[in-house]
Amino acid sequence: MPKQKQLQDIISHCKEYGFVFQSSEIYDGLQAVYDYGQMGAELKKNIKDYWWYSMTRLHDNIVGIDAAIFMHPTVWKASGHVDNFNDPMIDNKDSKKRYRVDHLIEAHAATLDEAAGKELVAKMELLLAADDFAALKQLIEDNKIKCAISGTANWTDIRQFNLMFDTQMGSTSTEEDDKVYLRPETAQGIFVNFLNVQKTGRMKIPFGIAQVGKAFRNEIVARGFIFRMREFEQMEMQYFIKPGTQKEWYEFWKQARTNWHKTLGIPAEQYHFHDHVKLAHYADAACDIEYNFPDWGFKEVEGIHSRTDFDLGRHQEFSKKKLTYFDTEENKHYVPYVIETSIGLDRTVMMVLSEAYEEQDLSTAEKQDSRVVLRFAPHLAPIKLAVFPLTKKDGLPDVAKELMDICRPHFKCFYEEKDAIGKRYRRQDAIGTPFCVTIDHQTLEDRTVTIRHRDSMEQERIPMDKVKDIVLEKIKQF
RNA sequence: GCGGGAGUAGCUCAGCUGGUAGAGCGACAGCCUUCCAAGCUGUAGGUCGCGGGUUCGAACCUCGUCUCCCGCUCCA
Repeated sequence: MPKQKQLQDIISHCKEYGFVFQSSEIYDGLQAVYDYGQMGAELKKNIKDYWWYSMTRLHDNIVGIDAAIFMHPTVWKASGHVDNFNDPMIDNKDSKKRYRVDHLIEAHAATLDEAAGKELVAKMELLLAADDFAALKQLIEDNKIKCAISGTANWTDIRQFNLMFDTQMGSTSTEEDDKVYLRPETAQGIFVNFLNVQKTGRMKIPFGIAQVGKAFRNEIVARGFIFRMREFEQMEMQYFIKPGTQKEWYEFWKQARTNWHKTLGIPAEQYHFHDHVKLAHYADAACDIEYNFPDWGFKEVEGIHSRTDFDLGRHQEFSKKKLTYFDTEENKHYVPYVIETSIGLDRTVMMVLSEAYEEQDLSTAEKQDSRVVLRFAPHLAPIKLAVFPLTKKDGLPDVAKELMDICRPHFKCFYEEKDAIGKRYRRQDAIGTPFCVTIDHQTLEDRTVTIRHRDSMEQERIPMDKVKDIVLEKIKQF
């Protein structure tokens, strides 16, 4: 019987076997920043490649791009990130409730008579424009504005939370105008290149643009291992469609993404769909694909959004460049609608790790025994094949190395001759290697080897010449 | 951000009323050669998260700080 999974055990395992380390650990780490180790990097890359090929190879009408992390500052005005994430906030210390300062003051102004209310709002707007937070707090205190929940006026200082990291472009510059942001999402890199790709790729609607890349969010509270990091990687695909067809395409991608998730080797009951009732400003439909994480329950891994023409429309407005498509069937120009699929790569890594992790009790009447095994889908496993000579004598290592030479160019292999064979198997279980091949004395006679399967722990004897093709067949993605 | 818990070897942890660190597993080298871990011999690895204070003396008391986990909050 597998033991109940605990997040803490999985995190320890990730550290112990080189999947995930805390960033800058020797300096006490950096909050909510993590590094992938030798195993984690392979796992992550396998997931990334699998997504990329699922999008760009299996769909003739989806192409991939790789946009820069830095973008023109106006991009973030057009996207709404600057306006929506720069509001000064204030917390009530008693109720712990956080308010947007402008909302708090406006709500209070509404309770005053008209002239006084207008005067208060006017004062507030002057101070907001000047970013004078101390005076704003004074204004709140002078007006004896209270928290609706606690009824007290016990406020923290006003703070400005900015989701976006910024830096200066140009080494000597300190001008506000030269501020550039580290992108908080990858989607905008696709939208601003919409026309470039459509024209140069001669793309016809409907078509998609896929991208994998880093994004950065200066979260106020970032926690939860690699689930919510300040620097993270997204895999996004924006699908450009004819206005009016968004319902069908939304359903299509919902289904397509669900099917993709099933091929990760995760059972359907571990997933939930969560349809958004309250929609973001750009969306006319949205849902999350949620995975049942240990300890946490269902949490979002992927979002599918029907974004209408909001993004292209805004970029058209801000850039004053036409971002329309000429539809030869309809014989007219229009701004395409967009269906977005956006999946967190790090969250997917965590999901795959969580699902794969299993502590098994293998005890028999005679002896206690257990193992930790990562039951990765073979195409995602960091190492596909381990090759073991049963002993390091009698020329067995030479034959094993011969097999290594045959397999090495095709998939990631691992060779080991140290320790008892059982111990070597268990070490591979712990990093999720699906196949182990052992060269024994019979191999010297008839060129057969045993292949041992990770999940069943069963072995079969096969010709050594077939190992490569058997493993290739099992790790085939499509 | 608030509240709670925690940080000692790669991992899990012990360490009494303060007397300058231990175990198990793991790792490494060798023996054994055996198809499912814990057999034998040996080795390495810790200024006890970091910094200050109290003390003759701090892993232990105290203050600060960093990091992680849980709950709330937040979450395009």
